[in-house]
Amino acid sequence: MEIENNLPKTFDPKAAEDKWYAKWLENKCFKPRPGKKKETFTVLMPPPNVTGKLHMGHALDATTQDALIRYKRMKGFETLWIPGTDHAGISTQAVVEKLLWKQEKKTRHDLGREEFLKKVWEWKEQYGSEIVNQQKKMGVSCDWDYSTFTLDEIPNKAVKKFFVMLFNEGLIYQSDYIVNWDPVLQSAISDAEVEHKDVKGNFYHVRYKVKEDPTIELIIATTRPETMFADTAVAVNPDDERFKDLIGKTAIVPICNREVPIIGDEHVDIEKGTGCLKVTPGHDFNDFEIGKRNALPIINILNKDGTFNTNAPEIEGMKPKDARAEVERILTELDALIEKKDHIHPVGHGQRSDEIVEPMVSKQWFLNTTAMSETAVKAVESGEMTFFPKGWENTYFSWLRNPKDWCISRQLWWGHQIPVYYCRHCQAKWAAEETPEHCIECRDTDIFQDPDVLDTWFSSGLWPLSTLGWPDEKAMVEKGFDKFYPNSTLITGFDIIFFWVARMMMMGMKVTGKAPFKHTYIHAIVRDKQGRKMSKSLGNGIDPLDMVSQYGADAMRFTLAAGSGYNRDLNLDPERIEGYRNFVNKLWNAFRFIQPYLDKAHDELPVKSEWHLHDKWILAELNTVSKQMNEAFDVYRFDEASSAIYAFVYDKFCSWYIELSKNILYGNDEKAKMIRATMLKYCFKKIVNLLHPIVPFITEEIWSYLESNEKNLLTLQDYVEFDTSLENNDVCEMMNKFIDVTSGIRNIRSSVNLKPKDEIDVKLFTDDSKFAKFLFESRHFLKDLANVKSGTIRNKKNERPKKSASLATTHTEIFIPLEGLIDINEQVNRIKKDMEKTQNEYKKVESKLNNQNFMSNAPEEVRAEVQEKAKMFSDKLISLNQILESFL
RNA sequence: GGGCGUUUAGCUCAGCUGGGAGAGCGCUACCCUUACAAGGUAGAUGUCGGGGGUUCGAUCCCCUCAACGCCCACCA
Repeated sequence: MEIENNLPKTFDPKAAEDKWYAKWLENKCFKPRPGKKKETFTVLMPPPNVTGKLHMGHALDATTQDALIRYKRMKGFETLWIPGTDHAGISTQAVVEKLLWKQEKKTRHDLGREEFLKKVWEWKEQYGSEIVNQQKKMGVSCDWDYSTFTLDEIPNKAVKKFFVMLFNEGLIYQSDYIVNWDPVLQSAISDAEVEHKDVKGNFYHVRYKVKEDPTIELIIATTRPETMFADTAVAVNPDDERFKDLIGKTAIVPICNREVPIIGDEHVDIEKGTGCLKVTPGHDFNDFEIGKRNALPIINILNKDGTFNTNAPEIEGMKPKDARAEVERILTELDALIEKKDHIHPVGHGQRSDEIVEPMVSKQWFLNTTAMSETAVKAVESGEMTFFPKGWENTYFSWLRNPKDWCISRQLWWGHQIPVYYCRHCQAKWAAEETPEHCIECRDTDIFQDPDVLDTWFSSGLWPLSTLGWPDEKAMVEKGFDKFYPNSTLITGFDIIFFWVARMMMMGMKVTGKAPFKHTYIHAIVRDKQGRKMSKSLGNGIDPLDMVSQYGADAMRFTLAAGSGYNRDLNLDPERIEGYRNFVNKLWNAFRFIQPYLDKAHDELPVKSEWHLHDKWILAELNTVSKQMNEAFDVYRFDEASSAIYAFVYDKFCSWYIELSKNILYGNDEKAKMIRATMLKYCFKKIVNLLHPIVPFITEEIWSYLESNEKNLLTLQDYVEFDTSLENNDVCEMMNKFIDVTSGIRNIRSSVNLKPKDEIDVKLFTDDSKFAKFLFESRHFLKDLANVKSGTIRNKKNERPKKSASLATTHTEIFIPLEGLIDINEQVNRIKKDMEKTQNEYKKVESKLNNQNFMSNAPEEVRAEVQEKAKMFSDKLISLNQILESFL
């Protein structure tokens, strides 16, 4: 019989991707709709930078979030996945500044603030949505109507509202404080944005004279001699016997000959360096504290661009590196330099600029996070918010248990301008949500707004609130704030646990008293196959869109899901994507097989009494998979969900059930054909259903052939649930034995080089009467599976055929009479080898059974298991002996 | 310096509360068998990083050593 099939031999992802994404949007599938669960499930997408281009990290973010939200949607939750983009203050401003210089040879100062910001907005409108289109290619099912940009009206309001609130509480304050100054950005940055890197430098020992007693010299160790111009003291430990008499005297700083006090301070480590410390309160964090304790003056010797100012005349205008060389030269000339040694030490670098940051004192805005941190810690301790995997809470705690005031002002233009206003007339200073027209104190109109903008993370921290309309009451009602806040699960990478997760917790709880989400799932960081970070400089980046066009979005999604469990690295090899592309194609071809029989299939399953043993088996196995997948998704084990369905499709459904169906479908029993077609269709509906959260496109495509009503999209169906009535351990055990026997026969065939076309006669011996019956009922199938022409099934009391190719399983002996056609020695050796292996295994379990301690201590079920195993191995050994005897 | 983590087949990794070492890819042999060569069948491969301990029993728990990775702190 010739079966016609006009489906293409390989699945075409491109067509399905475009078609179904449009269909889902058209049918508003991604919008929240009440489901049978009567609960909401909300996910907030970490907003990518507007300057960004989709990379593998985004692809993983998108895959895990989309799989989760599709799963929950099918489970009957009212789901909402909120997308958005981040203005990314620093990097966006940098991109536009670069462009401006390239095109017009102008700096932002040439344009002025207003004109420059206009340019940035133009740029944002033109290129800012690139990444959104790329996300759509991956099939993300978020509600685009909720899409928010961090500089939209509502986030603006949120930022102002929060700022004013905390300003009025005194938690936001302005202060002259030592901050990390990034000379490239010419802005302060927060502690979190500083990365420490080991740098090769030098350790200088410098001679300081003591004014009161020219015979005494103090030797001071430093790595930064150029900051001597800002020294305002020399410090020793008050308990240091060597120096404590000098406290109160005066030291003379070389080069500038400044007279500075010698002070005692606990901070000085007697063991470290020379025990004498030059104190530079203007340019060192620790020295700043010493300065405060001892009321020392602060001298600033740096300009905003990191060059030295007039307070360091000998090196004015120089950059730190040149200045250091110059100071070294002068010190040598003055005979003040005693020693210079190589020294590797960590130096802070700006996360964005990668330039050495300079500690510098300047007037900045700070947020006191002490109380908010405590609340955020408690929320995790109490289980109001839980990390998956749990271990990440350590990272979270370590950050929040040592709260430091957060420097929130940045000397940039692109961002939320600080809503603080100053009066030139009476010097009043106040925060306001609305732009004021006159001074709140003296009502003079000569007022101006603070020129600085807020740290980008300030608005990101309010993201769970502002995306749902807060603080605009009308918007909150429209967007369903009360319904969707708190969110359900946040999915993100561990690199932003404190930048973002901790801040959202602090700020969300400050406003609402509730943690902004219940779970945080931390996924891995995608690396190349050797475990290296993907980076431009290494050239080892993999472009997700390339992968999508090469293998299809489904293949890439499956790969990322399969690689994503509780691990912290995901080393991605493009070959794996190819492997899963093959899986997607396998599914497609399995469908091609059943497609011609769909018109015979009914929509409802036949009554149970009409189910074939094989039907009972596949439904039981399918049921097990659904249980595994539900459980895995519920705890974010996307890897387990993926591998469960992968193994089922390959090893159960395709390899056995489809193969076992051919005999029936190619036969003449119309009723049996109808039942089998119905079963296959039913299974396939369940398979694509289970797979849909991971590979939405091919499953929706196949579903469209299985479901007559085209309005019933797969993405809106109920997810398959575990059903105890389908469990069937007996049939599964029988099938496993049947698979053992079939594989055994194939194994023998292969060992004697039988061609697939060679038909054989098989003699089976088993004492398992239940299995013998099963085997008998399935005997015709052995023709299709192993080209068995004829055979017998007997119990082991019967005599075995002589000199046959043979093999023993733990329950059945298999003989293929081929006298004269086989190499007897080879066969005997095969059996002996198997025997040796089996004997070893038997010995292992037997020694356990002979061990008094084991028998008295091991739990009952373990003993039973071992006993059963011993029986199986000994049965097999007896069988192997029988076979050997047949060769005598 | 403080903390976290990793070490299992050639590669990438899984192994949940201790009780037969697994998967994918790769590899070998044979096969274009009417769903699929992006395939099928069969097969090989591991002192579960080293050492010690607890236990009837350890890949799993404890101690210790080693290698690697990450985060935080620190420019004497």
